[in-house]
Amino acid sequence: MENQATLFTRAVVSLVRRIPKGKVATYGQIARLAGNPRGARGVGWILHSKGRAKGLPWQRVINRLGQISFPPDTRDHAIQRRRLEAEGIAFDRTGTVDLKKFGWKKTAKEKA
DNA sequence: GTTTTGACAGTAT
DNA sequence: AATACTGCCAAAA
Repeated sequence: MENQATLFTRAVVSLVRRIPKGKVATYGQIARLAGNPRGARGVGWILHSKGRAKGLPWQRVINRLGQISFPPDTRDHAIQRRRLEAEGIAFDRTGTVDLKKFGWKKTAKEKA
């Protein structure tokens, strides 16, 4: 059987890929659905490392604060913000997204 | 093979 | 209520 760790990565990728347009999910949300409530970090690096290479919508995944983690000076940050805005995500003056409105809600109840 | 880093979250003080 | 420390997973050096 495959290593669970690999499954975790795959689970994260699958979940991120299932995030509907106009919605954003937090690392904790994904991590929990992936089966690792404490693996929020794991979600982050996967999206940046593998996710980017896989062409995943890592842009829809942000931290629990509703903000993009890396500094606004980074190019990826600008790209992500631009993409989210293009999908209908509203950013606050400080670059914060209202998770209460755009927070992905696992609509189909797809239990992990 | 071991050590350090990394796009966070949760709990404790 | 706010701040700090710890915990977790996986990958790269």
